Amino acid sequence: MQRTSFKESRCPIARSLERVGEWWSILILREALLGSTRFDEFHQTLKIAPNTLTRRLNALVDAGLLERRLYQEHPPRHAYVLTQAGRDFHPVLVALMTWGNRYFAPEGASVVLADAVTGRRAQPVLVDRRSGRPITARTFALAPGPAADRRLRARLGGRRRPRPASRDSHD
Amino acid sequence: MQRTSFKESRCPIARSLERVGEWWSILILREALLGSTRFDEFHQTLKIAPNTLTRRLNALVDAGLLERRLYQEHPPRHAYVLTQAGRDFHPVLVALMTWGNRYFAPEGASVVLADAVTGRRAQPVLVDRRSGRPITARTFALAPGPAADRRLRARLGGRRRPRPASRDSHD
DNA sequence: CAGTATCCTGTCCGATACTG
DNA sequence: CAGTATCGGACAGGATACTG
Repeated sequence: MQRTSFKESRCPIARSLERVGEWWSILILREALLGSTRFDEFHQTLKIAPNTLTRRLNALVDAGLLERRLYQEHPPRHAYVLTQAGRDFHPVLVALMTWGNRYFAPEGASVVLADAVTGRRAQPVLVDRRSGRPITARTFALAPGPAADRRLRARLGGRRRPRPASRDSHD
Repeated sequence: MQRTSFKESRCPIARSLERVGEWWSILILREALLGSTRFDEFHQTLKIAPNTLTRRLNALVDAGLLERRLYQEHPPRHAYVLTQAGRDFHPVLVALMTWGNRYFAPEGASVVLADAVTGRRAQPVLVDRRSGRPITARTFALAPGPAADRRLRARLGGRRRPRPASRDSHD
């Protein structure tokens, strides 16, 4: 996208994409969540070109997902540590991973999520915190929020329902 | 990315990105989940250039997320309907939306998720289906799966732990 | 209405070389 | 080790015009 028509979009999904819409951004976030903080760690594990890494790192800092922290003065050197917003990107990554494992890993999963204590493999599912009910396209629908404008309200209000799925999505 | 170095990546996240790594792909999927099936519906609601729409639609069909269904013979016209894989992209979209609403919507959320029956606003959280415990970067760690190769196994096995977060991510 | 055909621009990214 | 500088290629996406 020419990154103009979508800037300042009101859609929260588009807004997220404004920050992490590039491949490297997401992969860098993945590494950061795995514990990487140094330029060189990202460079090595991702095999990313250094100039590209600089650019993506700067973008992530600007977007407020990474924080540059000086750990040495001469010459100035920084570590890149996740902010709260960056850490909270975790569920998105897990959802993406789960989906990828399910549909695009014919030989089986190469990375999974395991209980840090028991080591048992997790099965991530999205549920409503309050009711505990699984969130599917059928049981929970998109609706206008407090900040929705008239146009959006109209679209989401009088909209066609998602066609009945034979079986709906979960986890 | 030049879309070459990542092709055939073994990382499930990278693999997902190979299919939906472009903005429009994700936004089209969002529309499809909202019920759109026709070229013109996507065209209008997304305000996307027609040639671009064609390209993205084809890519999504090739990736197995959308299915072209002929609904008229002369001239040939198709509807684009979600496959199971496409429908299962829903949790990713919800995670992305939740994250965007939380951090990038200063004026409040414009789109939220609501219980289809009661209309009550949902709070999506990722939990382990079996134990019901919330999935955070601390409680559940990435681990090598059955199809992991030696390199990956080494990385995930003897890896540094995520630095202790003051408060961890959830929902 | 549902696209296809052309042309063009922006920019993401890679390769490589260089520096304190 | 942690970057910066420069150059070039690929392609996503925009604008617009055209067709059955």
